[in-house]
Amino acid sequence: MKKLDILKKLRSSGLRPTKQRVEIAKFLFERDKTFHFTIESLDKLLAKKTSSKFALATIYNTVHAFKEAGHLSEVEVRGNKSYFDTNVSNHHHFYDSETAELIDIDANDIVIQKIPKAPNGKKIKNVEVFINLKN
Amino acid sequence: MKKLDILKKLRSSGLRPTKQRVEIAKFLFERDKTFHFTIESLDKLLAKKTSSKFALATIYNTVHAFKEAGHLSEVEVRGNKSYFDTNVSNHHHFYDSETAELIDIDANDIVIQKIPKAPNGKKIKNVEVFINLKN
DNA sequence: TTTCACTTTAGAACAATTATAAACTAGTTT
DNA sequence: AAACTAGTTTATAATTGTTCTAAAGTGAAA
Repeated sequence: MKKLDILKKLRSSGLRPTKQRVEIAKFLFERDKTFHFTIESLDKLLAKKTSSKFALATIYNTVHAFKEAGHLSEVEVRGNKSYFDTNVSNHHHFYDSETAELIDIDANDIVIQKIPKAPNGKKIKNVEVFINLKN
Repeated sequence: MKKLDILKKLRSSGLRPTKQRVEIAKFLFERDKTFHFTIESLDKLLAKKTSSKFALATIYNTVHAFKEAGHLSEVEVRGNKSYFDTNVSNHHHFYDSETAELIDIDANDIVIQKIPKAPNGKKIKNVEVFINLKN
């Protein structure tokens, strides 16, 4: 993803392309593969890779803004920290609790044959499959 | 589940059956249906139902001890709080984010036809299906 | 270039959880 | 049954992840 696309992405989401947002967006979205992170890990990685230093609150603000805009998704992971994912399409995850690492599973690689219907007046919003790994 | 069984359950897990543990265990396990809770909700419910007042730390200690012993399971729910479940068999969940409520899905009510194999040297520990509900 | 709503920032505040250390107690030993 | 001891409970402090606040800064429109 090129810088121009990033500016477009931000503007089309109603997000003013500030220096911080552009740098964080470049870091997150200029990748071939899906990227999984927590705020803490992102903070550390940004501190290493970029010259500028962002306030922690800015990282929280930005990640939430990107999530609201649909550019990031949040993943269910047991524990206290929130995990985010640059893959916003419908998909699933392996989770390796040894390394606290998430691995994407393409939606097509899991086929569910039978599923219960939603309770009283509710609808199914989405189905997440979470596969815990062990050694 | 009778009181004697509860004493047995505790002792066989290497947990001394203290007054607090017995009361909390009775509250959690003397039920027909599965019970889902957070530490906060359990604390409130115990405060109402039982005459005695437990220290919050005791509730944390006890719930963790029961979880370690395999009498409770912890459920993946996005957000800051931990959810626990008295159903420790292999099963799945609906989650209603409107009410922050979990509903059990029997393992037999979900059939997965196709599943990817675990990555490099890892094995699958378990598969959790999480169905988010909307109105 | 001025203006102004939106952003960033440092630090305070908050919420969930874990750690601490003193008081207490179940169960064993005497 | 009294004493002992290791495990437990308790109130409180500490820690961790996250959100709030209010002052200073900045894109972009006029």
